[in-house]
Amino acid sequence: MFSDELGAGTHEPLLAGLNPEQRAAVTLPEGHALILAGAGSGKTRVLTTRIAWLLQTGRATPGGILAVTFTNKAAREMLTRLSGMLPINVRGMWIGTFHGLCNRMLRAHHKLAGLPQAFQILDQQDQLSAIKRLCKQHQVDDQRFPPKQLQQFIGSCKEEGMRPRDVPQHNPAMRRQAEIYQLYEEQCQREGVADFGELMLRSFELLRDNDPIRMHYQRRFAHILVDEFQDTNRLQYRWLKQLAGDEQNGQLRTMGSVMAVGDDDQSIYAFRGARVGNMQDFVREFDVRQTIKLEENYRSYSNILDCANALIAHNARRLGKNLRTAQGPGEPVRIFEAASDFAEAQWMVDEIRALTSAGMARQQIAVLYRSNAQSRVIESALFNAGVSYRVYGGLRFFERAEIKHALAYLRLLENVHDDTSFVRVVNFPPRGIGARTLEQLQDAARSAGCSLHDAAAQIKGAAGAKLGGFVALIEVLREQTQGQSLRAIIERMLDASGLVEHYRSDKEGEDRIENLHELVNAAESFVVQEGFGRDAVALPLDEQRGSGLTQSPVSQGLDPSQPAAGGFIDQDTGETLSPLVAFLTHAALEAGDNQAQAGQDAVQLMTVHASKGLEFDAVFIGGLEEGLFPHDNAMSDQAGLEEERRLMYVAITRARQRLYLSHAQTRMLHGQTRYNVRSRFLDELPQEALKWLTPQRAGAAQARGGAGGGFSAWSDAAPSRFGSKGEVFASPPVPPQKAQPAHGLRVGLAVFHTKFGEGKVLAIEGSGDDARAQVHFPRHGTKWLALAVAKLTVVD
DNA sequence: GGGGTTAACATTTTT
DNA sequence: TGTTAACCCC
Repeated sequence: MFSDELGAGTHEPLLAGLNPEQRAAVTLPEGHALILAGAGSGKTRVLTTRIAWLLQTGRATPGGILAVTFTNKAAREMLTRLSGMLPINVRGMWIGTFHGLCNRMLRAHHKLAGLPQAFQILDQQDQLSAIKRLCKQHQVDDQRFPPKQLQQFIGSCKEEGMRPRDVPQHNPAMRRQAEIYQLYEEQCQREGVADFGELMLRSFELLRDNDPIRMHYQRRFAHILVDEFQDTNRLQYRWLKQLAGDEQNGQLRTMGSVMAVGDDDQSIYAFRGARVGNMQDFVREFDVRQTIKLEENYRSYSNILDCANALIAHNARRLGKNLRTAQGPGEPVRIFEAASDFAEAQWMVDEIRALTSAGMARQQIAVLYRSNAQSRVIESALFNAGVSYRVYGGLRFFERAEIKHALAYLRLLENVHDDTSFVRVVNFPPRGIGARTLEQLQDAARSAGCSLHDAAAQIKGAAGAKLGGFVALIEVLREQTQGQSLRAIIERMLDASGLVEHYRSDKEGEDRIENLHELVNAAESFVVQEGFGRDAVALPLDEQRGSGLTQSPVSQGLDPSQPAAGGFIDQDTGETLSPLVAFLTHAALEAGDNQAQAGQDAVQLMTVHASKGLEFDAVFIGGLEEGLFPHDNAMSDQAGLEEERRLMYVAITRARQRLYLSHAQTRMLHGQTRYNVRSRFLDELPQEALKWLTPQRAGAAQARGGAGGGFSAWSDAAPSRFGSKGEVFASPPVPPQKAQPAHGLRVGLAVFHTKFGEGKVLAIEGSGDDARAQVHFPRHGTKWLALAVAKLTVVD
């Protein structure tokens, strides 16, 4: 099909427009390579062009490539661009998310992996409720072991590749947690479900423990490409190693080439297991000879890049990289100090209005913040000003309660032993099956060692009758929907379950009913798009031909020219997933769009984390205050602080033309007024690139050190509303100094206490008689002191 | 079983 | 301060 393209020079258009580094990365010879791709350096372009180039020049076949990303969005983007570059069918190619590809592998080898082919996937919510159910059943003390914590524990065990028996059992608490982990695993196994971590771990173990399978994939994937490598966790890295080759005498012997693309300066997911160290390990263990830095930035003016470069230079242990641009300096980066969070938001609104009236599109303007709580003030300021906006994050389509209920019914149709789903809908809509009945049922199920569904018959009396009714409902529905289309199944289910009926009587049920109908649409379009080569798609027959259905995976893998086998086909029996199971898998693996579509022409509000990978003409970053950004919880150690700085780096590099930074002297937090010092990050930026919109006072560094001085001008007054912008702040050459709080303390000051000795002020809350200060005393630890009572003197 | 009340908690989040 | 989940009573 694309053999025509192989003629000399025909790949030129592919490489046209690439800079030398990009071109070098795209055309690297065989061997492992690390591509350090700075923000805005055309990373995705390089990645996809590399794949296209490998295919076009005959260096690889579609089936011989594995490309892995973190998000469905990134995977989709790659597929779209790739099919735009080459006339190939990307369907069936192994391009997807880590979890999507693991899922595919597990479906294909489910017997060896010890799973039913139609296993269901638990998302976070499902996992938590499964754990809660388990804790109840085994009388786990939920004070000592809160379900959330157990979920976290199990998750991180799996990320580290640990099964219950591998958990170090130093103390009784650890032993107990390992026990619960073990019980949880047994429960999942019994119910035929797998959580996200399990997909990854099970797939890893499948490769590790089955030589033929591992070798099959090692031979098959001559080229492995990894996106956002800096965000891989330990298990994902080990999984990649299994696919790449075997270790012999501590030496990794690989068959194909691994290209890792990432940016250590943009690693912001340590809190969920991301390990920047994987980059260094990769270079060492894979003996990487080729490292290419993409430092040319096509996004931002140089003032913005100068800020980014200067800031990130404060981090130690970097691989080292400096962004550059051919563009001019552009506008200076503006910094604004507001009296309050309220005033900060108002300033943003005023600036946003100025930008839009100068012709900038609203959707090209983003307001970024460190924590979600910050959005509230900004939202109300925008709302009052009549500026349309859109907040990212929040509930996704498949996470909505009504959708989850509907999915639970569908899951039960597929597998009546799915107790998570059973519990979810056995009494929803209400059928008079209460907590007592459920408890009885769970006891019966446990002593009989069977599922809730099977135990239902054992319950006597009225409760038993009601349970019987539910079981019968599912049974009847199952028979009725046998062989039906996905659409028909869902419509039938919505009707028979009473879900729609239930919401009809609910005053807020209208939206929910609409969503339930939307579920039918989602299923429809899933069926239509089925076969896009992702997730659990049952491939049509013509795609199955030549995929080695009748061959063992080993022999099949010997021929690299074969097209990718649809991974949802049982490698032994050739059985494919039913559309229903495929759809349920799709729903779990891809929770759907993140935001309701509120008008296109809207300012974008999101956390810095959510902004990664995006770009905007104008970017506002608010709340640049010590304690908020960098966040208190992250400042205890160097690593935490450095991650905060990377986060700031990500935020800065989102901006194309204009960047606005702001902080507030006063901020409402948890219903109390906090006085915050401006973020150290602001003092790490190059002055030449900045324009302070408000007079600059002693920086955070001085304040923290307790040195020098001047008065800090706090506003204890109620936040004031500013009529037109700049009225209050732009003109006066002297800062508008308000009365200083009577206690005269500031965050960072050294103080002396008659009993605790010398200490340092960490935070101040409240005012007047209620004022309290958090002070750290080297000998007595950190204490909150009521300033009206405690006698503190400022130490020079 | 539902509705109201109260207590606890409040970084970041994809799959 | 605002939300959420647990809890208690009818």
